[in-house]
Amino acid sequence: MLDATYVPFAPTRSFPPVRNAPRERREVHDVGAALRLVGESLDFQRRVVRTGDLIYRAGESFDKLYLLNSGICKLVNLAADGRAQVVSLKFRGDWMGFDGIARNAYDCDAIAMNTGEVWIIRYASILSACTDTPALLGCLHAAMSRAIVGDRDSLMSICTLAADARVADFLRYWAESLADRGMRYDRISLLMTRAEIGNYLGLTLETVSRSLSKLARANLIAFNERGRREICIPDLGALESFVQESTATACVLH
Amino acid sequence: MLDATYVPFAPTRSFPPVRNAPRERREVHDVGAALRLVGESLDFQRRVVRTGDLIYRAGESFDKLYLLNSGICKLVNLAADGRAQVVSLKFRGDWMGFDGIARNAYDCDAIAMNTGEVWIIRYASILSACTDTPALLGCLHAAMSRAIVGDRDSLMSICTLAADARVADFLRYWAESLADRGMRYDRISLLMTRAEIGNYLGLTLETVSRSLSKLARANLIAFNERGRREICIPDLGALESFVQESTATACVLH
DNA sequence: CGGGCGTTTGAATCAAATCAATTGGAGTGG
DNA sequence: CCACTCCAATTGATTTGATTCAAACGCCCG
Repeated sequence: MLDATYVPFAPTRSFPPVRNAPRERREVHDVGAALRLVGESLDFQRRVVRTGDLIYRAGESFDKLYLLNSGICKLVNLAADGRAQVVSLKFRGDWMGFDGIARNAYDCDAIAMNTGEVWIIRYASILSACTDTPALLGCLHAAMSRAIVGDRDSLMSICTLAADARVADFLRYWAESLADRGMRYDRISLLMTRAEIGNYLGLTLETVSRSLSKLARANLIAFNERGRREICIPDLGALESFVQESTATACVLH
Repeated sequence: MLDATYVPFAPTRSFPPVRNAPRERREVHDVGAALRLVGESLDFQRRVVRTGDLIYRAGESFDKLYLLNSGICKLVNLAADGRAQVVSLKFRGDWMGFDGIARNAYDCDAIAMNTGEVWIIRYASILSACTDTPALLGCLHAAMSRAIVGDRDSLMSICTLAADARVADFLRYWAESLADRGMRYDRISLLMTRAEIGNYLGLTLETVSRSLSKLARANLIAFNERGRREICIPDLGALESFVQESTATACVLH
């Protein structure tokens, strides 16, 4: 892990030492409004998906975008040698398929982790609708921008956090994603095996399991009766500050 | 490091075992054509930047995008506690500032690593020009899409590769970025300290140094006379296959 | 010429991976 | 209903790869 006092990045020219104050990271983005806008101004097809359903596949030729109306999906990148990695998680209001635009073919698999509904929208029809409804273009660009920022944030977590904090940050992210959409987040169902979580976080399944146990021992989370896939987060703020602190000092759980 | 035989991701429903064949990962994107299109259809301001110059800063209010006409830039993400991380590298033809669209404020710093020229384009004027020139919108979306795919690829490298391979993959990426733009790539100048490279790759500076030494010992790279910031890549293919192999078997350098 | 920084290299330490054994549910079939 | 299998998850022991600590070198620049 990179130590907190270790700030290797040294710009050739120096800037004022106190940069921007802790930025407000929470989304101020109204998911419902965006879905309403799309619903009113676009033609699309609805598809109900269930756990494990493939929404699109890497390599398939691109011509549609997918807007998740409910449920949770994962994007899985496949390397040439067959290794798979979960690279992104998508919640209600998130778009999928942007990765296909550049090369005219999707770059990863999109898989439902849940029962849910995706809206299937032809890219061409979005573009033409945007000329009439400029707000739609704004909505689309904002979604792409959020995808970029989100990917960078996970990169940053993975590069700078120790295992325990990484797992904690993953739970925080999941809970906040639910909270942003007005869903209850104190009691969440992970929908992923330890192996998948580890894969997403760059850890082994054993390390994920150990970290979860440690977090539970520290009362930052609690396991539900029946099934250790469901966890309770009694105090999201405490989880957040654990992540924050572990960037500053070594982890002192147990 | 995750072992290659370790494929933890297990979809609930199974798909055909042999997925897409090794996808063609090289860009098929004509940087020159895109720059020409923008140059002809948009008003913009040119700015010559030098090493260390700040192009935009996290938190600044968003209203411009930046198109890099020459030189190399880095995007640096700043956490609340002051830790900085290089999250992305930008080459000729790449856009910067997409991260600002969602929240109306940039999310990271953009800093020149080189003498170069950026084109400064008001976002509003891009949008209005897109109605007249649809190709421009396609170009913009393709650029955002490439940013998303690129970020995911680096996430994947960092999560699945051991230190030596990560450094090798970084050099491969740099060289290919130059090659895609028609620049010579057998002899590249890194423009970053070991500390910065490590920061970007989630490694310490010592580990980066050791990995570079190992790669040199294996003749996959060579240091130039005068200065260890300049390296030669005698055979880019060999470097690529080293990265490939190291995903499959343990690294057996020296 | 001397100071400061970036780099290299070695030795010791540590965190996470690996190896291994066990538990606990979910589902199946006798 | 219980025995059985199968797979996810937990936990412990050990190994290993990367970090940390430390020292020395080389280069640029004043």
